[in-house]
Amino acid sequence: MNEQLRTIAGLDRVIHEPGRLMIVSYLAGVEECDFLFLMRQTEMSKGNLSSHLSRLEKAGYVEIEKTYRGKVPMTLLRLSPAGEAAFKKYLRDLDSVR
Amino acid sequence: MNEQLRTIAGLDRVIHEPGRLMIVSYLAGVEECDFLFLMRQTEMSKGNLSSHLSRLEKAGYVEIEKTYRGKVPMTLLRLSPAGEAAFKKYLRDLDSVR
DNA sequence: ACCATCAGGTTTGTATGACAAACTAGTTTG
DNA sequence: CAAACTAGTTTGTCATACAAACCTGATGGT
Repeated sequence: MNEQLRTIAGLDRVIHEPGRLMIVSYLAGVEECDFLFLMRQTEMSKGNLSSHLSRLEKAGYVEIEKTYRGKVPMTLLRLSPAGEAAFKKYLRDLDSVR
Repeated sequence: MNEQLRTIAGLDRVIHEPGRLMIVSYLAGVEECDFLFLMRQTEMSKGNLSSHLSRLEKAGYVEIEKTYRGKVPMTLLRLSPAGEAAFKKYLRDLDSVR
C-alpha cells in the first residue's frame, strides 16, 4: 500500500471536479460574490454553475444567500468554514502529487 | 476573464481523474512496472485499471508492452515521452490552484 | 487426471455526473 | 409593449467510472 497513491485516491471528488474547483478556488480568495459575476468569471453556463453550486451547498462547502439589489434578485455566494477547511485539506493532499 | 480560472478549466481531464492520476503519478517515478503490481499499488479492480490504461494508451501517454515472464503473460507499463510532458504540464497547471 | 488459482485481460451493465438547452418568473430598459 | 436581464429549475443527452461476469491459458496441489 502506497501512501502517496492512497492520498490521491482519497482526493475530495466534490472539490476535485474542475468546474467546482474553479468555484471553490475563486471563493477562497474573496469574501463573497454574486452568481452572475461568478458565471462570467468561470464562463460556465447558468445551468451548469447552478448545479455545481447546489452540489457544493449540499456538501456544506458553500453558503447561498438569496437577496435583492434593489428589486433585482441577487444570489450571494460564500465559502463556508467547512468549505475552507475542505479546500485546505484538498490543497494539502494535492501536494502529494509529484 | 480570470487567468487562474482559465488554467483550472483547461486541466487535462485524462490525467485529472484520480484513478489515472494515480497511474501517471506512479509511472512518473519508475522506469516501468507490470499490470499486477500496479493493480496492488492502486488497489483498483482489474477492469477499472485496464480501462484507465486503455484510455491513457489512446491518449498516447502510456506504452503497454505485452510480454512474458517465462510462459506467464506479463504486461509492462511505461510512461511515454508525451505522457511525461503532459504530466509536467498538468503539475504546472496545478500550481495555479491556490 | 482434475480442480483451484493466478495472470491479464475484454465485455457488459449500472449508476453517476457534467453540461447545455429549454422553460419560469419577475424587473428593467428602450 | 417588446426585448433583455437576473436567477434560477427541469429535462435530456452523452460520457464516464467502476464492478461483476466472462474468457484464455498456465501453474500448483492432491
